[in-house]
Amino acid sequence: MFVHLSGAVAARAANLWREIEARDEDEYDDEDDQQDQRFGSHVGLLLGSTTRIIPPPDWAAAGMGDIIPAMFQDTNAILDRLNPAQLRAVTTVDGPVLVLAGPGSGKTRVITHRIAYLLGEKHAPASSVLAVTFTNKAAREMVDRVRLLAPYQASQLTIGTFHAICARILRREGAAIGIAPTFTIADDDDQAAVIKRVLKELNWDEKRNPPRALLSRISAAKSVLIGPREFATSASDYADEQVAIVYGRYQEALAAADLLDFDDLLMSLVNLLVECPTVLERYQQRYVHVLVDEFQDTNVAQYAIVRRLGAGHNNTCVVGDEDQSVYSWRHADIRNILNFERDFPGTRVIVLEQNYRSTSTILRAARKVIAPNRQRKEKSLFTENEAGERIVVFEAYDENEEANYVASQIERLAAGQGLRLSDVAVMYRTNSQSRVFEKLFLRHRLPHKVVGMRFYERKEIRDVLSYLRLCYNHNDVTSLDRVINVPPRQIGSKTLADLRLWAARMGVGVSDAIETLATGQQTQVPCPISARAQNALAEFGRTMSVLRRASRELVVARLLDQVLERTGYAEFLKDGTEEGQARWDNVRELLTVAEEFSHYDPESSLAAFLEDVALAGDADEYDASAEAVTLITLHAAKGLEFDVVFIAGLEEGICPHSRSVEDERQLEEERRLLYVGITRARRRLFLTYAARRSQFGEAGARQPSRFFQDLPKDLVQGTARAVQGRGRDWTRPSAADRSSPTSPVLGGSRPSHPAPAPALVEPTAAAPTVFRPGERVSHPRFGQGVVVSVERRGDDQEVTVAFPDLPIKRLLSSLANMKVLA
DNA sequence: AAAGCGTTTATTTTT
DNA sequence: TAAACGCTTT
Repeated sequence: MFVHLSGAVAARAANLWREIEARDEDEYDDEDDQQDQRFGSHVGLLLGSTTRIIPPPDWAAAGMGDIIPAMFQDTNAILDRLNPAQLRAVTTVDGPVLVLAGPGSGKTRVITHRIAYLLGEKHAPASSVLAVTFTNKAAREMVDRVRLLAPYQASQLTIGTFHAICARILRREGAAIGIAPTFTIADDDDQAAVIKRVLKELNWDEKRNPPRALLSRISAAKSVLIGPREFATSASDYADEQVAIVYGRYQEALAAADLLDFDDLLMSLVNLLVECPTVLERYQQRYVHVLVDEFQDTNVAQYAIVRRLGAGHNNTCVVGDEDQSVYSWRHADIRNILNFERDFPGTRVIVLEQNYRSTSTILRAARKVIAPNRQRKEKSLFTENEAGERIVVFEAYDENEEANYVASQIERLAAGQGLRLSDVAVMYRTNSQSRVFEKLFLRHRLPHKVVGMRFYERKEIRDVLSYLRLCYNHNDVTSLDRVINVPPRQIGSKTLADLRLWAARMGVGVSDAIETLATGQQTQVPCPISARAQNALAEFGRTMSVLRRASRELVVARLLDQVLERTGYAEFLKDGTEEGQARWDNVRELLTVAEEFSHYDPESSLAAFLEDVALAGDADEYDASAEAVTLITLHAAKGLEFDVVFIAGLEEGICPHSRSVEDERQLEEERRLLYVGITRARRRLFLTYAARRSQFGEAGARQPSRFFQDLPKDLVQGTARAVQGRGRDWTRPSAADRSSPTSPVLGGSRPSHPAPAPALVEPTAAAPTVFRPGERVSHPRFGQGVVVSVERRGDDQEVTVAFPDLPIKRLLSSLANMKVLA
């Protein structure tokens, strides 16, 4: 997520910083600070970037209250413009509360206003509030918005992701249960590397014991707080016994390397709270008010944390929507929502049912799509918004035509000028679908950005970070393995094997063994490594020891310089190829991240940097300000909203995904995924699918998604057969589908190539607001204007409007959201 | 030790 | 298609 600091957030932070620096620091007297002393050391914002941009105690000293206009501190502003349900959710602060928040119902608003209410009206010390989110982005947004409402105290809040909060507490208190304070966090790749090492040691075949499958079993166990020992005792069949063996070894390997994986962060915190009552008590006392966002996505371990921390004062408020639970494959457990009322006696349940986001057409469609799910609480979502346009369903000949159609539609809508590209998103089930959109958007010269190419998963970034991790935690053998021969240093697998053997014989870590070689110490155990390889290792060891020393003296950015220089990595990357250049550019970007990190808080440690980077997600990447179409998976789109949404690839096997069609529960999740996608749209929704699609290089016929059956026809426009057939079972191919692509249902012969997409021909009666020349209108962005002329565009209107001091605008009635003024 | 070549496999991925 | 992996050759 750190990258994202380089965007708008960074700019804003930099401004605040400058303003703060410009002020005197003599008004220091704050009571929050005293509060904090009382509660022991400061946790602060666990937000990574924001935390360190503004060191907590300085906020008050800096007189931030003067910077923010006084009106925001008014309690009225906090409770103003909330509907009755929202108001109850904000002001019910004694006792447990379960908020069921439908899409677009003002959930974030409720949470931020609740916090502001606690601080401003109930005079709760900020340090007594704990707010947990799932993404850094959500946490950051929360801080930003609370800051507007309660500028003084915002910095004293504990707001962060589950994992960030756990990591922070464990780093400080973990020693009590044997966790080194210098632990580093193992990501997916590290996990795989450790498992593979374990398999190798056991002499097990990777083919018969796929590391991914093993990891998934282990992760599932950790998610429900089953440790390796317990797993072994309860293993009931042979497969489980196998897993148990690997699980045990895996944990040992992690522990030896002072590594915690993501699941460990959660499970270890629970262990800590269970085994150390004094620690538990301290945190329970501190956190009087606990809030949890996206509660439907919590797993058992996270729920245990919430239960325990919240047990002190019993003011736990959770917000969620089981219809938007799309991470069960990551062990999120919807039952947490159901169990909440049971586990927190006296829970008040508040349902937010009014949708402020979408047209009633879109909301109706969404309700119909989600309705067949059995695992849900019945809700009655409603909206006072207008009906808006019908939903467009489009059948493309293949994935190229699909992307071409989407591009053309976006161009058409953008030409109407009411629509900015940043208000458009194209969503799909799998990341691989993005490729064809990128290709065609490039051809159309349509600006776009793909959310999800994970910056921190790139080889070069991981390599460089591994060097940093190795500086901080020299037991981190995963990182050592990664970089010991990158760039090539003549250290191959044989040398490494000998090195491990030798280290084991001496009873020391691999890094220590290298150190021994580097300093030329004599050893009791003879070294089985060739002189040449010994030299190579010694050289590497000396480099690392220099860097390790540097890591204690330099800020992260300067340390990075040293790493790139002294390891030869910079030179290694700059090999003259285009790819090398691209990789180097990525490293430069990481350097920029580090620069910002060091600049905003020179005191911040390498540990903090590594933690931020390890816990950084990449939905964070999403930058709403760029003038470009967003390409994004349905999963990553959760929590976002756009004026216009295209959901592509709605075919059997893709959505629902082929791996999900066997299982009823998984099918329900696919349905929720589509529901999430639909409810992202504010004004217009396009659903597309392809009759043929190439996947894995193989072309094949496709059937429209079964979910089309649940889409009421009167909400849809378009000729696509998915919405023409009556009660047809799409899961079974019809005679027509099996025939050639020129079958009549497809509307006669279709060119196989970039066909001009059939426009939205159906003139329908459902017209949006009708404008007439001479009328005075108001536009949300341009203000008041006068209609010059009007032209029909299918069932839409292109309205030419003159606004004072602005060039004449041509706007599409359906998009511009203009109102006629009396 | 490193480069080259055929084989295999293919969701989603808040952290 | 493409990337990741393991085996073979240089």
